[in-house]
Amino acid sequence: MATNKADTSQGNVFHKTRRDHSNEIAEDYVEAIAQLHSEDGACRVTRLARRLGVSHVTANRTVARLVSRGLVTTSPYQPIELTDSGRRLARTAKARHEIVIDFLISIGVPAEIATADSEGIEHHCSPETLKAMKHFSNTRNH
Amino acid sequence: MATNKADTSQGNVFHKTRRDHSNEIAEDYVEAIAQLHSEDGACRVTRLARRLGVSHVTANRTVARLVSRGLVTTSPYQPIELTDSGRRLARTAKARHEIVIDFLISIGVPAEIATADSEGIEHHCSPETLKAMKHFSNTRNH
DNA sequence: GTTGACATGTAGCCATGGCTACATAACATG
DNA sequence: CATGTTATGTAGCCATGGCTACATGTCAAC
Repeated sequence: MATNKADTSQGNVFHKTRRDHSNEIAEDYVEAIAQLHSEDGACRVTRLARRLGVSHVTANRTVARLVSRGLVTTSPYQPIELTDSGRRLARTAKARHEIVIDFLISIGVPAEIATADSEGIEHHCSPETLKAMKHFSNTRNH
Repeated sequence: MATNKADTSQGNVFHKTRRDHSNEIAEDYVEAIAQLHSEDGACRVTRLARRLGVSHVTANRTVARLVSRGLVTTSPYQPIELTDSGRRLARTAKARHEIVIDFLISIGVPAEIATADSEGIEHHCSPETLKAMKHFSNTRNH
């Protein structure tokens, strides 16, 4: 198993990028679910699909995977509910998301673009990077 | 077709994240290929696979896709060559990559972590964000 | 209580990115 | 030049994230 030791020499860039792609998706989903919950009081699949820009089928199937990961619960024709664990994940994803947006804005990226870019960036920030970002926005924004 | 208009209202985050995942991979590959070329004078599949932390099979198949995108050329048992277009892509990817690393370092992220995070982040930075980063590192680093 | 609109679910397709296992080519080196 | 190691290639599997098309459930409003 795992003959996949990555090249550890100098140029060893890449491969963290590819790992955990599905976690990113999971985070996007729970974050969106939490959002819709607070906006609408409940999260319906169709609404979620629209929010995420995917078909309801995709949303449905992905949600099923979230169920098997213990992040949400569903029952047929009922709204999607977050589990405690899902709620926790949503909270941290949201927090991270906000740190990134605020940070980008504070270095001069237009708000709309900051919002867009943050989506992609947020999943790839280590705690250290987030810390640096937070610190920077704080000292800058006052 | 394309009933996939994403929710355009306030909360419309996500979905750019998911788009173009394969372009990220393509960029990682051409960047690595260019790297190996300048390190070793040629890029062999096995070396590439090790560098990217994937099996040689995966590397091989992905390279085949790059061929069909006109980014590289191959012939059996021969080193992988970049096309002009591939070289161009590698150059811009590398430039972007460096901007991000320098930037992260300049906001106080430890170099090693900056290198790791930059891999993931670089693919999600709009030109505006890159500009802001470049500007920031420049004014800061002197 | 039908009916029609909208929400949800199911079947089944595709491409991508990953893998193992096996087969073959290339190349040193004895 | 035989032989073994390493590099490549091929076959075929899996999971994920996308889709369309179709089927069914829900529910309001007539």
